[in-house]
Amino acid sequence: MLKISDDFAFRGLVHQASDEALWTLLDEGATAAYVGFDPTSDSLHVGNLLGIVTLRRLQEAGHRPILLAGGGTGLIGDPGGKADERRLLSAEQLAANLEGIRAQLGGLLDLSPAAGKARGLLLDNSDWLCGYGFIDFLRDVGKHFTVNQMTAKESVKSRLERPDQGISYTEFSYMLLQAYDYLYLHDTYGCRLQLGGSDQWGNITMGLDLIRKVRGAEAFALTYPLLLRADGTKYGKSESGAVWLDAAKSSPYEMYQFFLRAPDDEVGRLLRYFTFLSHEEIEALDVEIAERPGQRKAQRALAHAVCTLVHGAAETERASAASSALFSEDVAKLDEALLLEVFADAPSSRFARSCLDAGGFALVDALVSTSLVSSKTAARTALAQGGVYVNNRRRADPEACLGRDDLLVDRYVVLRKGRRDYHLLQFE
RNA sequence: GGGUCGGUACCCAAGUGGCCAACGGGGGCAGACUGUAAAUCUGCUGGCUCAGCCUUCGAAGGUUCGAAUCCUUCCCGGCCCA
Repeated sequence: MLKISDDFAFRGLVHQASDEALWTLLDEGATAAYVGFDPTSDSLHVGNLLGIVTLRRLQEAGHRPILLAGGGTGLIGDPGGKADERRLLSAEQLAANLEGIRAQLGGLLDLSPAAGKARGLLLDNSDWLCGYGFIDFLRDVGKHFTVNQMTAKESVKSRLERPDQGISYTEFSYMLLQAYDYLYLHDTYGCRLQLGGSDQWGNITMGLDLIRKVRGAEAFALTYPLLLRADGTKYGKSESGAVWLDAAKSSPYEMYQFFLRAPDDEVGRLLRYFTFLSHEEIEALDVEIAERPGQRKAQRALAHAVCTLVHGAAETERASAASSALFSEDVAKLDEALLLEVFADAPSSRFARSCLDAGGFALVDALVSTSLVSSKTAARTALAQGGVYVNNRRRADPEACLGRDDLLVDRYVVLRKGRRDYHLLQFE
């Protein structure tokens, strides 16, 4: 049986680990491990996926995975994050978000009682943070940390050094709350490992310190490399925003496409992080990408694996079929059944047939109402630059209109902006 | 509380009475080249009833023929002092 330590090493999941003894615990013992996230929406997104998939690896080895929603800390804001002030989530909103997340988490981690000790949990730290008195908290937790060590943390230091901004006391306190979370989970669930992106290292080690000081017990920290995009923002955002795990927010097709477009020099890393393919399979794909990059077998395997994990095999097949039809076949030649099949997962919308009468449906308006572009000005720009295609044929006239002549099988129009954004218009 | 410096478009950052919808860089979008990749090159990047018009330079007022630029008050941040 593959040891966790070897598997994690192979997958490059280890950025920093607090102590070598962690590996003995993971390889031979059983513990609980947790990852925190912000419950700001009723769905998780690709950015949350790495932590969850990593938890699943642990669960498969018999450990208990805990996903911790920062319902309490989310009101505070991690100083390492961006500048915008976080808004307060209402209790109802938070509850609704957690419900949505719990539903989708079921497919990723085993949350059923049948899993026994390794049963996955979804918890919310507002349960224990919101009722905690300020004075009590200062005595119980604040007492154990010096401002000196707190200001030495990278997340705080960078804010302190910025000439144009400071850090509020509230945000400064964030790390104490996170440290307390860890202590609470340690006491309540015997949790001895906190996982996170490498930017969480400082926060996680605060928890270790607290547990050692207060309980005299040893707990561990493990960070994985932070996935970043070219612009330095966190991974998991497509041009149109986050790629959600909820099929209603991001279709399986979108997710499939997102991973299919992984750059060559990243795809190996992503396969290791996100899939459960064997080491041999992954190494074979490394060879493929090195020798026949144009085939993009690794990207296909990645998209297929992640999409299946999140949406299941059937949806993945549709997404994959839609992708190949859209990008390799002549859309105008597809019959109705295939056309609908292809667009089942791709964005589409309906319009009244009468839109096409009297001069037709201005392309500019069509682009805006399908959200392919954000404004008429942007639509005109796209048109003028040759970035708009009707049924895969370029239309460069800013005044162009859709008419009955453009209909495929008498009711559809495939509108495309740029290389890869498609939208199906249905007229009835 | 006092002094001082600052708040410009997605981000960074010029501009300090008209030539400013606002230099430059990043990011983003489109095009060419490709493999729905990367790199590179080119164009675009407030909105609209688009050769013109409208709304933007922390907020609200004011001065002026005319303000992002000057004045007043307020809000927010840095630094120094109490």
